[in-house]
Formats: sequence, structure tokens, C-alpha cells
Amino acid sequence: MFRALVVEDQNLMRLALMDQVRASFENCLVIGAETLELAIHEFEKNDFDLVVIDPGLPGFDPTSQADRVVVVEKIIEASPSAIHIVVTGSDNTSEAAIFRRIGASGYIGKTGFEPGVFSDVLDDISTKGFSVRLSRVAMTIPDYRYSGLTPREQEVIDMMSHREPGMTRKQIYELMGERLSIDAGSAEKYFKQARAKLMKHGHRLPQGL
Amino acid sequence: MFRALVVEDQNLMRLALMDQVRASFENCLVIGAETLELAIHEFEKNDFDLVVIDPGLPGFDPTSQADRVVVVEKIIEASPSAIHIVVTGSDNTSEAAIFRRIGASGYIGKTGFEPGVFSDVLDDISTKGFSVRLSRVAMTIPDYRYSGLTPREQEVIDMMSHREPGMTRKQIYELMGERLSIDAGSAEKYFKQARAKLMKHGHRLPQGL
DNA sequence: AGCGAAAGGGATGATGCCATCCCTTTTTTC
DNA sequence: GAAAAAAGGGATGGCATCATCCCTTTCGCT
Repeated sequence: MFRALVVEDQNLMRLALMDQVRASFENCLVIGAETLELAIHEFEKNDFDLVVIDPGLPGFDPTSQADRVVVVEKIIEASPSAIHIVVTGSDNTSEAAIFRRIGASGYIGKTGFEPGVFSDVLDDISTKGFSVRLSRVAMTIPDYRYSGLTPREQEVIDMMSHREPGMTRKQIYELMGERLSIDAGSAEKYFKQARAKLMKHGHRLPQGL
Repeated sequence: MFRALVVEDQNLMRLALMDQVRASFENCLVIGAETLELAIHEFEKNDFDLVVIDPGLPGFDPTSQADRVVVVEKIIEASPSAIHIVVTGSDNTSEAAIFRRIGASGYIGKTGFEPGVFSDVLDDISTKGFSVRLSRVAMTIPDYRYSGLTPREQEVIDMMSHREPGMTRKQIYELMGERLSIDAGSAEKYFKQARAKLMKHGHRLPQGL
């Protein structure tokens, strides 16, 4: 079984990252640690295949480059056999280079870290050895979460929201079908159902949805 | 239907916050915006009951107190009828006071923002008018996410992980039953099933789990 | 020895979601 | 105007989860 450890102090972000990792592997166990101490303690008990690190941890100065390097160094030293990916809110190319030099395999900015990029980063790492995804702001349409939607309906709404302009809906449905391993017709059905639910409750949807 | 808007630039965090809001209301629509522009645009189209704001947005300096205040001010002005809650990674009491003065109803630090505190904060606001939750580091046991667990099983594992020391398991089961509105025996069953799955895959669990 | 707590497993019906197939009507596009 | 795309709805079986009830065994404590 695949084992991963996520080291991040913000609870919601840690859980979100853990879910991202979990969604990227068939059979896996993901453990989350809030502090460096807790992470080191986990390394003493178990080996891990993958470690995700946010260098801004309690007890360290997140604005100090030296502190950030120390955090990542300590974790890499304590888990030499694992793949290490750094995830940070304040990302830049020079820091990416620094972490690469000390042994990290990936560097991802939190802004622009969309669900699903994790698999892409892992692919990059396995082929090229290193992967960088810097932050970018590229949102043209808001996100939607409606309590009346089923998980599947949420998924297709999300995919349609983030679609590239110039694609016909039919093409999107095909794409959804591929990604979810279902029939394109079913994807179409889910989307129409979902949108109908959203509109029923008096919300004016943006064009494109 | 209850309407909420979450303004936060980090994708995963925004989606996590949106899920927190969605989980706090029976029938609700939650919209997420990455930038101030997108948020303002949403205000022009719809009214909202609740707005969640991270003041560190693209185009502003997250370390500048003035910039942070401007962001929150603009949003409050654009949605005067809504309840406003500020969520930030770099939280402190003085900033909480500043945002309170300009009309925010809540102030939450990201570190220590556990799933479920949202409802508590909303309760505080409706009774006392204002609520502050500053960051704190209090994790003694790691988080667990295993791909083989059902959602229910995950929930009970999480609750057991965060239990107060000195409580008997039976009491925890009662508590789980209350929170999930199920029988305590069922909660016990779910937990034992979940733990069995975790241990089957060779992972040594920490004491207390 | 007795008792409660905990571990461990098996069987059950109800329910909601998944995925598919079917159909009609309206709008868009060439 | 014809054809394709899109909107909209209805019915279906299969299946995983939910929630409950049942049972036995082990351990720790008094």
C-alpha cells in the first residue's frame, strides 16, 4: 500500500492536501501532521513513499528563508527514501531552485493549486524528476457548491466551470466521460440535472454554465 | 435558501471553506471567488447572507495592514446586508479588533480551524454579535485518511482522534451518536470496522486509536 | 468470580446514488 | 430549411453505504 505524510499546520489545508493525495492513488494511507515534531515522530514509526511539506510551520518564521530551508531539510533527512513535494503560499522560482538542490522533487504554489494537479505533478516527477507549479490567478467563473447536489453532479459542474472557452458542450461531455470513466451521455445527464437544481433556486448562473 | 460567498485565492482552501459553510446549513448555495473583482461582480448580481473573506488577495500586499483593511472594507461596503467573517493565516488580536470596528462579525485563524468550528462561530455571532478564534497548535495525534474507508468510517476515526483524554470509549460512542444522529452502537461498529481496516494494512496506530 | 468495557465478526433491510437507456422539444448553426 | 447541438424530463437495475440488531471472545478491574 502507498503511504504518504502531509506536513502542514493549517487544518483545512492539511485535510484538503490529504484528500488530494488520497485521490491520486488506488490504495493508500495518508497521514497528516501539524508540526515538525509530529512528523519526525511518524518517520520513526513508519516509512513513507511520499511526503508533502508546507515550510511555514509552528515554531519557525515563515518569512525567513533560512527557517523554511531548515524545515524541509530536516524532513528530507528523516525520510530519505520518500519523494518530497513542497507546497507553499508564498512561492517563487528561486525558492523552488533551493528546495530542488536539497532534494525535493516538486514545488507547488497554493494559489492555482487546483484539484487534480497532484497527479500531473507526480507524472512530471516520475518522467522528468522534478516539477514546479507556480501560483497563477486564472479564474474567470466562480466556484459553486450547492447542498442539494450529489457528488457526481458537483464534479460535472466543476468541470464545466473550468472548461476552456471555444469548446462545444458535446466535447466537454466526452471529456467528462473519459475522466470519470462513464458514458458521455451520462455526464450530460448529470450536468443538466445539476444545473436545473441550481437554477430552480432562483440563482442566475453566469454565462458558460 | 441560504446564500454564501467565499473570497479566498488559494483554491484548495477556498473549496475547503466552501464545504465548511455548506456543511453548516441545511439548504444552501455557496459561491467561491478567487479575486476581489470576481467577488464584487457577484455582489452586483446577487445578495448574500454570509461572506467569508481572506484579506490576502491577488493584487494586494498580504503583509500590509492597510491593504488587508481595504479588501475587507470594500467587500463589506459591497454587501452591507451580509454577515462577514474574516479568515486569515496570520491572525492576531489587534487585527481582529480592526476588522470588528469596520463591521466584520467574525475573525478566525487558519491554524486551528478545525472542521465544525464554523457552526460554533455562527452561534457565537448570533448570540454575542462577534466571535474570535485565534490560531493554536493543539495536535497530539496525526490525521488519518485511508482510501478504503467509507465516509462514515472516516468521520468516526476523526472524532476518535480528536477526543479529549480521560474519556472512556463508550462515552465517545455516545457522543458520536449524538453528533451524527445515529445509535451509539452503530458508531461503535463503524469505528471498529474502520480501525480494523487501518490495521489490516500493516500500519501501527498510535495509542488512543 | 463477576462485571463492564472493549474487540471482533456476521446478517439484515432501507435508501440513495450511479450509470444507462429512452423519449420530446427548443435553440443554434450552417 | 435541414442538421446538429442543447435543454428537459422519465424509468431502470445494480450497487455501496447506512443503520440497526445479533452474536462470541477477550481483557481489565474490583
